[in-house]
Amino acid sequence: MLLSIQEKIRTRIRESIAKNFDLTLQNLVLEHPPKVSLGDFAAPVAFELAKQLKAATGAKQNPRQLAEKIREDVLDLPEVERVEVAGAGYLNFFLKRSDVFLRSLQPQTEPATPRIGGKLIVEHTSVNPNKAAHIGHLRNAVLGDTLVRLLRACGETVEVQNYIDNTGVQVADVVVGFQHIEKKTLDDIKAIPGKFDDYCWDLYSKVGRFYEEDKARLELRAAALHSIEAGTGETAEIAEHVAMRILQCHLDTMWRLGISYDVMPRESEVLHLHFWDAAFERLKATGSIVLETEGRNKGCWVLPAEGDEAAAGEETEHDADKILVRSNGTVNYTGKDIAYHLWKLGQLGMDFHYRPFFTYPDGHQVWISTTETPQAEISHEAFGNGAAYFNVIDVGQSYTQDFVKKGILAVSEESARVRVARSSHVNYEKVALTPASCIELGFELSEEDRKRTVINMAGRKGLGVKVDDLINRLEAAALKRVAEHEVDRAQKKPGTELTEQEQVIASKAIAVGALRYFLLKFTRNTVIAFDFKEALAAEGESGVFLLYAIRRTYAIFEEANARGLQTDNLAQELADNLAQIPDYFSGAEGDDLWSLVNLALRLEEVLQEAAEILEPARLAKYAFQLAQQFSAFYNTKNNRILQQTDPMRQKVLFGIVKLTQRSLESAGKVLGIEVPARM
RNA sequence: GCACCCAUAGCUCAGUUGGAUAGAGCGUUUGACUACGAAUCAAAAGGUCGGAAGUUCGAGUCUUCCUGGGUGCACCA
Repeated sequence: MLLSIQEKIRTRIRESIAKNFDLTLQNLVLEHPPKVSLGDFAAPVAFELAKQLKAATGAKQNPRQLAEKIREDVLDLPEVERVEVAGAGYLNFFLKRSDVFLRSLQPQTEPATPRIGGKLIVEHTSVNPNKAAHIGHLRNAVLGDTLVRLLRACGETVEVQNYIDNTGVQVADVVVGFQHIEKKTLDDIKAIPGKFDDYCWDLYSKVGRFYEEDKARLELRAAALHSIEAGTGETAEIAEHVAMRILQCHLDTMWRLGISYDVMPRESEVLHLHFWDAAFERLKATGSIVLETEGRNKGCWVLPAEGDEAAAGEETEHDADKILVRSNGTVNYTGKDIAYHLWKLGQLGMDFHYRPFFTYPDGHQVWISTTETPQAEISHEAFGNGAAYFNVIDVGQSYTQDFVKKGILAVSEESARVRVARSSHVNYEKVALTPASCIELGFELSEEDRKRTVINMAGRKGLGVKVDDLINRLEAAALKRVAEHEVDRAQKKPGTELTEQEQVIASKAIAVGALRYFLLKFTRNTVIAFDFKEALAAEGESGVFLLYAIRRTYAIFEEANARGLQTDNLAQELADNLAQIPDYFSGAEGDDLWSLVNLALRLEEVLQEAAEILEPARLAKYAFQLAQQFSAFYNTKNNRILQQTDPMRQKVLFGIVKLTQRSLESAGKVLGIEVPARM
């Protein structure tokens, strides 16, 4: 609702400037003043206008006078109470608080209108299916999943893809471990009980040492890789079993955090369904790639780097061109990724076959690619052919991703270029470990490492924090706290305490909230130095605080209900007494109340902004700020709702809590944070 | 060598297309529980925004240079 008011104000200002000064301003900034006592919106437009006028006429202008002039044209907006010129020339808008408050209390029905439109494809997680997922993988998944929720909250249609590299080196290494270290057959492997991803986590680090002891053993990897790519023989069968079983482990782990997928294209199908061959022909036909006839890349097909002509012929340590096809004729990762992305944007003219892979507890089904044509028609939605893609991949891949985008752009039809243009690589920094965390994990650190502030995780060494382990620890900590609380509850309000099973469910929600918020509060380009103490913290800027605030809004209505107070018809009751409401929003106390309402109503704006810059942290910070402001409200003596003596003021306060609750809950939902039954 | 990212309070981080007095959390100090549950709140101390120059009415934010960290640049994926 604030958004539409802002739009009206902008339009009025533009009209005024056009009328009075015959100018159009590109960017019309409308910001929130530091305090509500300075207004709800501030336009620093007069400063910019003065600059433009000076440039046009040469005459120096006083911003305050210009602001006064514009002010006269924006006074009569229905939602605006008054407009003031402040400071050196700010135009400050004050809303009609009680009107806006009442209108906001009405149930919101209109869905958000998508800004991009069409089907957007978000790819995230894409973990190598060869060992348990660690906290770094989780940052990817949580960022991606939150982005999906964010775009959907903004009215977009989103398809979630999880790309499975089931034919790569990482899977091959684990297969080598099974076959050559443990001497296991496929049946032996199938019989391994317990958590298979944990088993492979340990095995994978053994393989790393196995190669180090004797470099000649690397040939075992090459041989395994070859069989896996060909897709025949026991080695390939083991690889298939390992990859799909680990994939299921990953899906289970991610589901614990509310993360799910729609479709999982596999690298094996990109190869066997000849996606690359089609892409290759297109790249050659458009002259986008060249076959090197001499130099270090002799015999390779390369995608030339930009502005490379000057350096052509010079042999440097690093060649800027990107190889897509090796001199032995095989395609590498970048090439396969170009083919995959052409499919994503509906530019390949081919499709995978699909089979259902897994049905989530909520009934949602995730599909996986397959080479075989299904015997019977299995109906599923059409996958791929998106209007844009967003790839959540760590920043280390920026260089390759640039080439992928360049490749697709080169062969896309003119009409499809806009799809490529608005697509992007959503990059983020890694999760590293603090030296203290490494020690806690039982790893010996060298002198050098001890001095570093962060230490990179290393799957090959088995150095990392496994997601399931971390969730388990968080759940245990939360359960302990909840159980203590319920003992207290049983004494104070007998008969209302949670059962043991309910306590477990509540703890799970708390753990998920804590973990997701921890990963989302950092902006994407910040390296997270993972620290157990910080991640397990249930105080301060944490998901627990956020949940606690929402829980408090619930408690207020529950208690009101228990005392027989009606709160279901607030909007109508307040509307009937409209004349009295302005009193409650005036004065210093009224400013405080209004600033909470004002902040709660900004959710819509924050959602849009976060989606625009693809930055979930923006929303996380907002949610925390709102929770914090609500807590301050809650702890103010005069605001103790159930003790109010003035029934109208009580209704106003209930309304404020309702609005805050609505925004906090919505923000929480987008962040993937569910409210537990009790804390 | 080339490219990209980062540098803000003791620590970990925000800082809205350049805007009003640079904000949080943790830590430190001092207070507040006799039921809208303190996983909380109130308050204090703590900053030449890495350095220098520039653009601007206005710079933590933009430009250039410098210093100090991190990452990428494989016929790996």
